[in-house]
Amino acid sequence: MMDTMSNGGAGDMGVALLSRPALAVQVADALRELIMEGAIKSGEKIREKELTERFGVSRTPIREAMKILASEGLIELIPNRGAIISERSEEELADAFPVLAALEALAGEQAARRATDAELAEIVRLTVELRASLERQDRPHYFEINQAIHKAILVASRNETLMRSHATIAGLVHRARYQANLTRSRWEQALAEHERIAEALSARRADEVAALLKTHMMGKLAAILPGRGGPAD
Amino acid sequence: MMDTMSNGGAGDMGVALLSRPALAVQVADALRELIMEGAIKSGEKIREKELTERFGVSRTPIREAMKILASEGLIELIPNRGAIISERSEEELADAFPVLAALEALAGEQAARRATDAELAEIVRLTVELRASLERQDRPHYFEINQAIHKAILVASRNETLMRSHATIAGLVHRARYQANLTRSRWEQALAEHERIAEALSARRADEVAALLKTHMMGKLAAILPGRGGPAD
DNA sequence: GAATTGAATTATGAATTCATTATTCATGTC
DNA sequence: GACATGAATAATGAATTCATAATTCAATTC
Repeated sequence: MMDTMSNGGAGDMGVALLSRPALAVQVADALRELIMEGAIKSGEKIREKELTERFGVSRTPIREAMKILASEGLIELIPNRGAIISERSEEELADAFPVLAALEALAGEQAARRATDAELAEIVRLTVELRASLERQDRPHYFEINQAIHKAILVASRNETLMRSHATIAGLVHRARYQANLTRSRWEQALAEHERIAEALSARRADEVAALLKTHMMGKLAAILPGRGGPAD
Repeated sequence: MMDTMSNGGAGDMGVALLSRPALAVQVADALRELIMEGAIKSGEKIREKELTERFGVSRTPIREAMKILASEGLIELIPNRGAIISERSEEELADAFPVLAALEALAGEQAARRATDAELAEIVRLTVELRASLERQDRPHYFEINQAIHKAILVASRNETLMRSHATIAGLVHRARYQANLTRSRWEQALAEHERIAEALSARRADEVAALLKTHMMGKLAAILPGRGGPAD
C-alpha cells in the first residue's frame, strides 16, 4: 500500500519539501489527467473502491478529489449513486466553444498589450515551427505546438483569473476531439489564421488579435461539428 | 445536534424527497452565500471546528465543501494551516473584471440571437424599472434590478457553460464592492448604457449588444478602481 | 415462464479516530 | 531583558468505522 502516492517521510522525492499539496489535490490532478487524456471513457461509472486501489490511498481524499472535479463539471455526482464522467453532448460542446473563444480573444487582447517583446518573439517562433510541422505532415507535433502557442498567449495575458477560467473550460472540451476532423484544407486555413494572429500580436494590435482568435476558435468548432459552428449561430 | 441541516428521516421537509443533495454541497452553498454576502470578512481564517458547530455536521462534509470553494477560488487552502477567505487584491479585481466583461459580452451576443420575444420584452421592462429606481434614488432597488437584468441576459443566452463560468467569476468579485463609489454621474451613465443595451437587444443586433456590455462592465471597473479600468487598460 | 417482492450484497454518505504538522507558551540562556 | 529552544496544545490530513441507500439476485406467485 501507499505505492503510488507516498505521503509519509519527508525525504521522499527530494523536492517539494515545503508544503506538499494535500493528497486530495494530487488525486484530483491525476484523475483530471486521466479523464482529459481519455484513459477513462465518457459515460463510464467511477467506483471509489477502484480509485482507492489504483492510487493506494483511502476513500477520504478520493471523495474530496471527486468533489473538486464535480465542481469543475468534469464529472457528475449523483447522490448515493456515485460519479460518472460527464458526457459532452454536441450541444454542450457547441456551448463551450464560444466561451473558450471569448476567453482566448480576451487573452489575445491583453497579451497584445502586456506581453514582453521576448514573449512575442517566442510566439512568432512557435508559429514558424507550426508551419514546419504542417509541411512535414507531422500532426502530433503540429498539435503540440498549437497547444503551446495558445498557452503562451494565455501566459502573456498576465491574467491569473483568465487562465483559471480557460483551463476549466478547456478541460470540458477535452483534446481527443481536436485531432479528429482535421482535413487538409482546414489545416491550411488554421495555420494561416495562426500566422495572422502572430503578426497582429507582434504589432500589438489588440482588437485585431481578439477578433482573429475568436474566429480561429469558432473555426475549430465548425471543423468538429459541421453545421453548428457558423458565425451566425 | 443536527439542528441546521437535518439529513435524517425522509419526511423532514415534505419536499425534495428524491435525491437530496449531499450535505457537503449544502454546506458549500451556505458557505458561499456567507462569503458573498460579506458575513465572513476577507482575509479571515476559517476554522473547521467553528463551521462544525455552526452547521451542526461533522468535519467530513465541511472539508469536502472547502475543497469545492477552494477550486472556485473563493477560499485559499494552505496545507496543514487551514483556509482563509481569499483577499481580492486590486490587481485580482482588475484581472477578473475583463473576464466578466468578456463573458457578459458573449452572453449578450448569444441572447440577441436566441432569446424569445418574451424574454426580450422582460429585459426592456426591467430596464424601464431601472430608470424608475434611479429617479426615486432607490439604490437598493436599482441594485436589485440591475442584477436581475444581467441575470436575465445570461439566462437568455441559453448557454449553461457560460452561466457556470460567469457565476464563478462573479463570485470572486463579490457584490459588496458594487454599491460603493457610485457617483450620480456614473449612475446616470450606467443607466444610459443599460437603455442602449436593451434597445440593441430588442433589435437583436448581436455584435452591438456584445460591445455595449463589454464597455458597460469595464465602466463598472473604472468606477470601482479609478485609474485602472480604462479601455486602454 | 415472466414478473414482482424481499433479502443479501455492495456502494456511498457521514462520523469518528488516529497521526502529523503548526502554533503557542514557558523556561532557560546569553 | 530579549531571543532561542522545547514541551504542550490545537488544528488539519487521512484512515477507519458506522449508517443508509441502491442494486442485484433469488424465490415465490400469477
